[in-house]
Amino acid sequence: MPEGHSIHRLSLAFTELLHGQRLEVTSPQGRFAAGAAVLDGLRLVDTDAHGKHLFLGFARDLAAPDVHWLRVHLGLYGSWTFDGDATFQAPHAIGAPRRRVAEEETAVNGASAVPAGEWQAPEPRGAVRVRLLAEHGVADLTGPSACEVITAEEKAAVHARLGPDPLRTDGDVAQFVAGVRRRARPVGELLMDQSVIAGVGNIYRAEALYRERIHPWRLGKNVPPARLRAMWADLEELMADGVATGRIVTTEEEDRQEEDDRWYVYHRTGRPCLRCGSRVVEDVMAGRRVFWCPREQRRPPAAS
DNA sequence: TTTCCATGAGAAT
DNA sequence: TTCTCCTGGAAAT
Repeated sequence: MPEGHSIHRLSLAFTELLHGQRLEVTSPQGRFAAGAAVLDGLRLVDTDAHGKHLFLGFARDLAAPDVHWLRVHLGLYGSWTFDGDATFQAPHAIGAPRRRVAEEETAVNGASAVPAGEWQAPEPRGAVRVRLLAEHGVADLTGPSACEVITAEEKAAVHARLGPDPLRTDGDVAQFVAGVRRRARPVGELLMDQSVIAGVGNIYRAEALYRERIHPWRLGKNVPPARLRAMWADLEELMADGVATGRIVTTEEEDRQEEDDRWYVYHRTGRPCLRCGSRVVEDVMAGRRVFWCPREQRRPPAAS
């Protein structure tokens, strides 16, 4: 469920909390026992994020040439949960939007008041695929759709098949525009294609289309390049805000009628559009629900 | 207690 | 296009 902003936020969190530290790597659940054995006792020497993929680099020391990369994709349900002593300042949990946990990211975790030296790692909660244990804290991973140890070459191959990421400094808007314009597929479908644009998920998809007034079924090749460039710039801002806050908020303040009006159309079927009052509608596109305002986002003429 | 559903994506048909 | 996998909270029974 987490979209790209959560992954970049995680990347930052791992850097801040664990960079350079030697980690005890285990798989309490057992399903990652072999991979954990490879990483156990190494140091976290690098972190990276591209789209919804998180990469944690492990090596003997910071200068070691051979880095083992842990690639994690949270899929629909994965999440990381942190715990630690007073020196281990981390969001309580990041990942899947458990209503209480990830979305609000309650500032301080329960153990953060524990003085350094008195903290002990809690028992793993649920099916923990990987536990990264350091002196002052722990990170537990549950429910990932991908969790594997790969080489630098294999990591490069992952980057190669992913499209530009609005949150990365190497994100290339021209590549995004070309990727959409090249295809005779609905633009709403292309926004979910990680080879076209990496990191966008169902919420950012629906909201970006709304904010740019584009009907989800409009064909990519028929969306003017200027509109796509504007959408990219919009996503850069929206997603950066998501990284900073840990929440997806796409509504402008003047459009919020209630405190929790975070989105314009996502999961608002049947409710009035915050700008025009029309009822928001939904349909299924490539197996995922897609939402839009039938007035703000006009269905294009046939075959466009 | 069971079923449903979710901010995903790869494989199978 | 449909199936499948991973988890856990909410909704339905």
